[in-house]
Amino acid sequence: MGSFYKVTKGIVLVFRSLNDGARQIVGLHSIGDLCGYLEKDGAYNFSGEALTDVEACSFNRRRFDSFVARNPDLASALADDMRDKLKRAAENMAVLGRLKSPERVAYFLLQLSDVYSSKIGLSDPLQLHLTREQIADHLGLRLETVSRAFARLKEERLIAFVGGDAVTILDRKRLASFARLSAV
Amino acid sequence: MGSFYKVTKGIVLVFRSLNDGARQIVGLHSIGDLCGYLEKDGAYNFSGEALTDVEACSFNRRRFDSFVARNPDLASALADDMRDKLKRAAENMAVLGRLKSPERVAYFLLQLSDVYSSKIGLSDPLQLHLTREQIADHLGLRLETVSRAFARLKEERLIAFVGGDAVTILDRKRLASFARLSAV
DNA sequence: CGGTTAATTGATCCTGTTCAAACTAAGTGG
DNA sequence: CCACTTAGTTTGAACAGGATCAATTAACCG
Repeated sequence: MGSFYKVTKGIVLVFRSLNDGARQIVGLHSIGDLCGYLEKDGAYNFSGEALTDVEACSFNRRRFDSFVARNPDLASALADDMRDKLKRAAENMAVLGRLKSPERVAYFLLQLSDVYSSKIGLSDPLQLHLTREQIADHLGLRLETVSRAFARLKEERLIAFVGGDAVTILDRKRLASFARLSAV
Repeated sequence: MGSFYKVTKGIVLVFRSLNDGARQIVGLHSIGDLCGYLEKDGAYNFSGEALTDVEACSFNRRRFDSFVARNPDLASALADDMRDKLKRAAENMAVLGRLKSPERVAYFLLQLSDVYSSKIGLSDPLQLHLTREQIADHLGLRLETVSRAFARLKEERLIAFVGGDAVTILDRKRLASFARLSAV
């Protein structure tokens, strides 16, 4: 708890476990994202798992906080980042609470391509890096359902598979309207 | 967008609407909580609805931000608050993604009683203030399902109804383990 | 007391889960 | 180079939990 980390390379999957072992994936953290910064009460609230090779930079919390205190610009940048995270979190709530399985997967793909293109650059053949099970844990579904949802999106000509682990979004616009949430 | 608000009395329900009118309630804001502070890109991301009579205090965003910049203590208090909100948001994701209807309602009641006791003081007969539909929008369910879940919790002797709109938690501990999430 | 809104209860339907089997792709070792 | 594994994915069939539609009851208010 003395430190937190800033991802400098790769993708980290952040999740929360329930008592019985089921888990809910809470977010994908990539280059520039902080892991473990949002912790409180002396314990990490979430767990992380590297999806790809990951490099990260460790910060001493106390020293960082006091540095932030002396640098208002940094403080406001951090606040912006949190705003963004909170917005995403709320969006995800709507996804989990209101969307049907193919809509959730559509949303997930758009979100992932968004993360990739902003953090890593380019993403036409969109590399998933996640197994069906991890996607399922993210979307509050089972892996079989995710698989069927992919089949459905493919059948609708919204996406196409590229090799084993990658996907191309054929019609971004239609995919977005398929996932009934305006944003992304 | 020039201002945001701090609730000084009552309870505000914060939600996000989908394109088709369905809505996902994202949180309950009560005394001390800020509404509209976490906005970005020149537009409010969420809508609010007063559950009770509400009084709030309006702040000019720009002036407030510059005040925060000069008061590191305030900045860190705000950061703490956001941390907490983000934690709750992630928790809610797990609720929406993994819990069955009676578990969700159990969680909701614990969370509500938590908000009340910390913000308003006392909550034995826990006043709901929300209709079944609002609760349903919060938990990603339909009102009929919420009603049945309440019946179930009552039948299990975990809660009891008090008059029209209030509930007593009979066995807090058992209710918490019923909602399979450790926290609250 | 009638009239309105919210809550409950019931029956049916649909979506996603569960369990199980088959299939694929990528190793690994003979 | 080919059988044999192994992890992940797809597909199928039966089942369960919520959604949906509809009818009834309860609570509130003028």
